[in-house]
Amino acid sequence: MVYYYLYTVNAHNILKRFAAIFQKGAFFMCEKPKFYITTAIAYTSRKPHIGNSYEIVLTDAIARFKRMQGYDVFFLTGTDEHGQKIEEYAKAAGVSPKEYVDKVASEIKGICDLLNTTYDKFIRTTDDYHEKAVQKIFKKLYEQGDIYKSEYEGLYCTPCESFWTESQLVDGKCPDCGREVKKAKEEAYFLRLSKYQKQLEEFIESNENFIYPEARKKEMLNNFIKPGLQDLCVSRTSFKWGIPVTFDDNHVIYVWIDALSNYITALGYDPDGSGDLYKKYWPADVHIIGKDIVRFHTIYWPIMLMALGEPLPKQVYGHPWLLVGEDKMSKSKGNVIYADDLTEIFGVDAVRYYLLSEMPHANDGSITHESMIERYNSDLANTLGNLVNRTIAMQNKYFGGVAASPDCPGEFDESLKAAAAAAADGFEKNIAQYKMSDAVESVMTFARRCNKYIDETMPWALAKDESRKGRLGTVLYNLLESIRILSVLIAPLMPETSLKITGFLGIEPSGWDSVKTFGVLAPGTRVGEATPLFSRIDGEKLLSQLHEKAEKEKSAESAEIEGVAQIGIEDFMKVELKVAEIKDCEPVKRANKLLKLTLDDGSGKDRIVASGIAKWYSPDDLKGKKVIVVSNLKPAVLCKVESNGMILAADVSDDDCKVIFVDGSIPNGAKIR
RNA sequence: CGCGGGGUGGAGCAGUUCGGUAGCUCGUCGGGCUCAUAACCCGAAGGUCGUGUGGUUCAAAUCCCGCCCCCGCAACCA
Repeated sequence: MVYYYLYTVNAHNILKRFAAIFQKGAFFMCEKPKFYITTAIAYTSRKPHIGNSYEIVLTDAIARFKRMQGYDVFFLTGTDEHGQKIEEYAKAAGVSPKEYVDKVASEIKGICDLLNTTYDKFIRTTDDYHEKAVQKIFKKLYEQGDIYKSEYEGLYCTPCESFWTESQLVDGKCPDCGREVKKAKEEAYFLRLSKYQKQLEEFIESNENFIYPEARKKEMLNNFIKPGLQDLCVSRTSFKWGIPVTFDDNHVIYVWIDALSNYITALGYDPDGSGDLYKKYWPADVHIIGKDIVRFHTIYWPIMLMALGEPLPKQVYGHPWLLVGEDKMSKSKGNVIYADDLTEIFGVDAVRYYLLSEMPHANDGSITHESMIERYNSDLANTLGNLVNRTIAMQNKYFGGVAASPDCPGEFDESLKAAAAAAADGFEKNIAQYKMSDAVESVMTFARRCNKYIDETMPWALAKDESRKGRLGTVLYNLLESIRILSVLIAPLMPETSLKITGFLGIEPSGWDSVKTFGVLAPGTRVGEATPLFSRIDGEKLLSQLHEKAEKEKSAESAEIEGVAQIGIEDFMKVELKVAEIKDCEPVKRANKLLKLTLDDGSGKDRIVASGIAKWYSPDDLKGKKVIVVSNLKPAVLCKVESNGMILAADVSDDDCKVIFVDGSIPNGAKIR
């Protein structure tokens, strides 16, 4: 648009068009389009690692970008603080659940702030207004019949006061305490998903981009929706740390209705009349969430909203995970990386940059100190930082810091300008599809083009010839302008660095639209002194330091690892172990981990055992071998095979397992103790 | 026969919609330059694009078919 006006020569037309712009602009000023974006709320069980922090940085970059584009953005994040697990963690820590979540929530908030994220609101599910609104939502759904009271039939462990499903049982017993469970009924409240199934399916089918990326949509439709939705249990009586059901003292509201509602309660949603924020911002333009909770956000949440008669969010983006090397982060592997440790070494912007550039948009990404150092040095220190530094230095050296007027165009200029336009365009297009690493790459491509421009035009050579001063001024102007454009492009990614650059240039930060015109920087602008934006890091030195530190922590930790609780001989004697021969072995249909073993345990009757070792053993490896079987284990059904016992195997590593074979001379059925 | 995604130089990825000289970043090697943070720029080596020397076509990384392998979701690690 802007170009168009510039090229319109007819004065009358110009006036007319300016009038039109003015009106439009005025309209724009008071009715900026809104954009409501959210992250998932983080569970307050423990301090989040860098993989958990990816989401908020991604969301922040999008939010910042949208603001620059002129949207009226509302960016929500927060914490999910209820549930049995937290009740347990608190108990173990010897504090009240509230004290526990207060501590973790403030840690989480601290990390969001550390990473310089610009959320507009941080909701906690223990916030008073949230609890009240959730209670009202629950009541409303109950009163209109979408939530109904029924009986939850299941297996109950009395000491633990917990219900378990068949598949949750461990050895047919309570997975928590290992004691017997019995069939029992408990009353519970259910949300009628079935009633809205058809409506949901139609919504998903007709809203192309609702579930994004595409692969997630297919997973949801094929795995859950099309086979048929079962009504969802939405209350619990087995723990207390939750929002109470107002009209039934025994029940607390289970996670779904509590946590998902945060997206509307944060805006002041109230079934009896919502506040202005809600009216303004709902429905959400996008929920940014991890791929593990796509199901809750694309099935349960839309159905809740349908039942409430509220509009559905426009889009749910399930982002992939960030892994450490090949592995998931875990404390026992000693490979947990925290945001605060990284920012201490690299700085906040570099960490943001790394997260955003390294994460692919559909597959899991991988984070390592090596790749972090590599990207830091290559992209930030060498390409971007050095470009800014050398440009400002030359401007000071040749022109006392004052930008010349670009009135001496030459070769390479057009190519540079085209690259600037391409960068802005690429950035915008990629970010619209949440292809953040591609968006980042289009910026770096431009920075590289700028470095090349310096070599092409050779300012130091121009400086030696007084007659070419005009050309030198233009070349440097073009570079300063390019850097200005870069400062705008990186603003959503690296806000502090962006400000540093505009500071060097001695200008105010420019808006997004300014990247679309080359030549916004005013000639005569006086640049300041530049200091390196990112100092190069000695990779080897840093890695060896980190390695040393990790080793220390690991040994400190392993010293603390508690041993398994001691048991008396009587406990051990409860377990009956026998030698058995594998007579036959075959894979289990529709299960990729299970093998069905037919054992001769000396009893004269075949014993069928299902074992999750298909990954490491084929049937032929096992036939005829003798193993140790736990023979008094309660039967359990796995993938339609009734398993009577388990065979012993050793965990060799995280991803390997060896069955304990015994000497063939030991008779079948021999007891082991 | 559960559903879906993918296999492209040493690493990470683009290209596949709508067939037409295989591209980018990092790494390696060689050269250039000296404004700059031992940085920057140029060049080179390295890929029969998983496989069947399968089908269609003047032409296949791209379309069709078979097979192998990896990943995600689902169901299972007794």
